[in-house]
Amino acid sequence: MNGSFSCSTRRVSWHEQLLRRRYHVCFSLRRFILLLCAEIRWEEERYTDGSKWRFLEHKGPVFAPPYEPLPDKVRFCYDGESLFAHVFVEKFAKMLDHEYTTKDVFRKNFWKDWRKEITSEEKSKITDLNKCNFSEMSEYFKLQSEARKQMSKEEKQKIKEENERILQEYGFCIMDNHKERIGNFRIEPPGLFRGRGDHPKMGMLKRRIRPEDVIINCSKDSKHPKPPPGTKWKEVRHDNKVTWLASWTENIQGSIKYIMLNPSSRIKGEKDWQKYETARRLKKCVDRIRSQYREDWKSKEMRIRQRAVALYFIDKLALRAGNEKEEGETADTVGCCSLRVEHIKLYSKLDDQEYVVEFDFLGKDSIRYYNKIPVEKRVFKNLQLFLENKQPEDDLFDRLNTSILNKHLQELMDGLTAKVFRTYNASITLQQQLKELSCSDDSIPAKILSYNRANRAVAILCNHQRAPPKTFEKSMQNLQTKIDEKQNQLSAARKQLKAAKADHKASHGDKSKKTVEVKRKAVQRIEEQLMKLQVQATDREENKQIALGTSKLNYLDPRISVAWCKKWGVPIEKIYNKTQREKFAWAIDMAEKDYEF
DNA sequence: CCTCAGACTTGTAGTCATACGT
DNA sequence: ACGTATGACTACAAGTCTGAGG
Repeated sequence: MNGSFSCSTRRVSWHEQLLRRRYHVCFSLRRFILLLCAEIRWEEERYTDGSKWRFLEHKGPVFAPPYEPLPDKVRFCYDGESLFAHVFVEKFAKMLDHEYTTKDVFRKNFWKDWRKEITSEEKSKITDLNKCNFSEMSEYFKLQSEARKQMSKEEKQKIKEENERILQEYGFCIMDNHKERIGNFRIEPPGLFRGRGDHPKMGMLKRRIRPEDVIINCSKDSKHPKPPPGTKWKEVRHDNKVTWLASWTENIQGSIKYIMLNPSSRIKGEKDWQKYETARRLKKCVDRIRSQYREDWKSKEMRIRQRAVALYFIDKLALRAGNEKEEGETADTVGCCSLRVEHIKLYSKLDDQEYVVEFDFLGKDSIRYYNKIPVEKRVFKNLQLFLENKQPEDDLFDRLNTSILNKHLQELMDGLTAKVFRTYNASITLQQQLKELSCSDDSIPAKILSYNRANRAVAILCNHQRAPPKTFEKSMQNLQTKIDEKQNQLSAARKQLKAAKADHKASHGDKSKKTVEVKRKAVQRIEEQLMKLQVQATDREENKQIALGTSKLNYLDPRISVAWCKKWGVPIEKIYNKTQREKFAWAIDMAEKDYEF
């Protein structure tokens, strides 16, 4: 382990590692070719055997604090009778303010699971959720949260210190000579599953995860994490083909949850870099692929036509692939390959446009995708063909799924999958927009506005929406008030300047000259402030229903942004906050001002 | 082939902490 | 110094994609 882990030392050594690794790969590549005369794919990987690390040591996860029963007097009412609560009742009571506790599915699932938890005596007594009154508990929780807000500085400080201590102890691991931050070292506490959209499992009980449920992954020669006293791990394994430190199976979907490293870690950063490199390779052959799928629209084979139209949508509209999902297990959402007849409408003429397709479906996280776009005639005719003799609930692309599509893509370019198109189109859009919008005469705030607009174009393309913030209208109003005030200030300042000038004209004194200068500066300052506020207002208004974060974090090659900052003299802090700078440290190190995606 | 577990990325909402104006 | 609005950060759900195994 190196002695120092300060940010800059780490970054430099990482960069060095990148360089060394290239050499290493080239070397082993040559050796492999000599030995095997085999076709080896050149990969940006640290180890050629697919292993992800050599040494991994950590302290294991932090478990949810044990359940502490409420004071005896805090109970819930059943049909007039006062009863003691349990963990899940508590959770239910805490959610009372949310709309979903009124939903049938939520209540039904909660009721079913809750009854499994209670004693037979309680079971015979409590027979109807609607007769339960949790309001007393709910009140108690509200009081508690008030009390927490009112805590003294010392108490708050103490909690903060304790959190920091836990972070220092459990929040880091050592992977191959580097101390790395762990992403989520705390195990999720028990609670009620919510899920998004119309989830059939909402309200079910998420059980507590115990050490006996947890698999630990670390290297053999490391100091193994200790389970809490009196407990055992489910298993300790030493699998260096994976990157996770601990895992367990969650009880709602039966899926596996992992503890992995923070995005600032080498292992995540490298993967991220690789992702953008793949997207850049797509850039080189996207024209070929596009003309290929346009050819395929004419194919005699239905499956090829479907594949080609689907790919066109993925490319043009940045749709997700759309894997099949198990019915009834999750909310009914779709992506490109899983689109159904009911999700599109065709208009040979709409307003003044020809061949318009209207999309209306729920995508990931049950976010609605709604879009009307004119398509080429051939696509339109194909879609009409795909719709023939089908019911609304039938698959639009009945001869296609993601694995067929991805297999095809793999043949077109090594490492190409459906999601690469999203990355590619997002990044190339940002680069294009930045070129178009940036203007050297602009002030820094105006440049940042341009950046945000470019970012926004991408977010719109990727359909990254958000619910308008609850306080949106009010905060807009506040900002407008500020702008008005500033404007008044400005005219006042201008008047003063004018007066000072007149004064100076009359007296020609040194003192009056100074006053003019002072007043001129004041006007300038206020003008600047006003401009800043106006830019802020524009930015906020345009951003009302758009979430920039996801694209910034997952789709935009950070080197584009870094290069843009360098080119236009915008400090990187204006674009990326601290966490983002840590995540994109590799790009901040690598990209020069002439970087091209 | 097909299915499904597994691993890893992407996504929004909500909570928390802090900067800001009063 | 205080309270609130805002951005940072966390939580954890929900996707994508691969590859093992029948």
